[in-house]
Amino acid sequence: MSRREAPGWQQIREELLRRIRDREWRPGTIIPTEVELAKEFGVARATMHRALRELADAGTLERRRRLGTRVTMHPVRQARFGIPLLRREIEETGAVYGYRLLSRAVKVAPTAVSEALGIPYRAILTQVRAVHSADGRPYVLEERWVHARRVPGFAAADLSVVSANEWLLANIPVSTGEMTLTAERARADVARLLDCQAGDPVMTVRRVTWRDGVGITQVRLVYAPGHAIVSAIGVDP
Amino acid sequence: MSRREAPGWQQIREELLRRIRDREWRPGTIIPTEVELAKEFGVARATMHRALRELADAGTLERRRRLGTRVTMHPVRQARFGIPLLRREIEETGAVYGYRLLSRAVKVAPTAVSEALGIPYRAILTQVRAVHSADGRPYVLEERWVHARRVPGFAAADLSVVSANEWLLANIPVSTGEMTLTAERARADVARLLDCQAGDPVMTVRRVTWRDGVGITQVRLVYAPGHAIVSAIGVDP
DNA sequence: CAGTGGTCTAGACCACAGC
DNA sequence: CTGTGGTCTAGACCACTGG
Repeated sequence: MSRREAPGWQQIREELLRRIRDREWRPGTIIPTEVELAKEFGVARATMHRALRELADAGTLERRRRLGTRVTMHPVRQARFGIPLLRREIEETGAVYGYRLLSRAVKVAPTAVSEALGIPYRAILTQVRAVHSADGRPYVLEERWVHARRVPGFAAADLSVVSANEWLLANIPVSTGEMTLTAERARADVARLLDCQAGDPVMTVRRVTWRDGVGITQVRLVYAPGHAIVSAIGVDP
Repeated sequence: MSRREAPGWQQIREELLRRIRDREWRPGTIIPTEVELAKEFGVARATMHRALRELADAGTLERRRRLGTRVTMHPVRQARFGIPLLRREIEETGAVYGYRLLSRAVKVAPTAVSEALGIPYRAILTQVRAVHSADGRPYVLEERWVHARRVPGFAAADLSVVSANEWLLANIPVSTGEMTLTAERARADVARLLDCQAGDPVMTVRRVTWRDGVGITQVRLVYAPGHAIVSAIGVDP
């Protein structure tokens, strides 16, 4: 074996996981304290703390002062997936990325959009529509609303070359948001842009992005039929 | 203000995030070393390390020995969502949960299933089909394949009362897996069970679960039309 | 080789929650 | 009050990697 040795706290975490998997420590039971486990494994308390904290962060253990550490009764498994640039998402499949700006306009935002972004009714926002393609075939339709006043530089951005998706990700380093996934029927205009039949089932993603507690942008991504979103489930990331 | 003080490493993380958001530290640039930052903030190196590691885990920073720490150029935002029991997922909407076992049989697994689980071609698995409902209306169709030999006790489990979903989650404490989301057209038999029209767009989730590197179960969940999957995007959780 | 982050230690004090 | 986990310190050594 030429495998390098994992750090101590990781080895300890694996051993603790094994005890849980093998039901030596059953869900709901209290396990020994940090000090006791540190002594058992012959490590400093900080090292044992690291292993236990990782498992607690993953939802496998629940820790409370005075009470101790218990194995979670009904662990909620976490699914995680990355949200790369659409360009990278496409290029990673080995295809050639293409991009076409359909329209850019300043309009009164629909109620649903202004509510999602937490801005006044009938606010004036920038709407951008574009199609991203893979090897020339339509991949996803991007329909975006941007609160341009809250995004310095956006008004001057040339979106015919760099997509709004890419520009925003590069210019808003840190943000939070919410994503909603639905299966919808392609409307006729969407079907035409995606080169599919009206009524085809299409994966639709709606993302709202916030920065410092205020809404910045909402985007609706309609993927061409057959698109799959893959995500890992697990304890480790 | 009666707000309790956050731990030091969290305050430091927020300040580092602020510098990134405000573009004092631009994407791609190298930031000061742990030792320098620890001195600047007047804390031990371990405390600064904790703050930096959290940001690196979130993908905001990239750290490499010798090279130092840089602000990630194109951060891949992470979306996370919990996978609760279907029963809890339904009850959290305020609806009354219902469950009906449709069939349970031992069969030769289709090729797609045995491949996904990494088991021999034409292996014998247990197939379970069930409908979960909310306030009496069909909510999701569960079509599951279980490698019963690898799940002690499953053969004796009574799935007419507790769903396979619930039984497995309670009896397999730790597992990993993969999830694939697609938008599909409801087949006629599915539409009948979900009380919708054939051809309706339905969110379809395929989950493969592994334990100790061997496949345990695959499930296909077909949600009734209109179902939305909501997920948080962010840097922290 | 040297400089950086990754890990570990031994010890300390604090925060919380049950008694 | 006591016992638990949460945080922090000062210091040490190791692992990786560019020069």
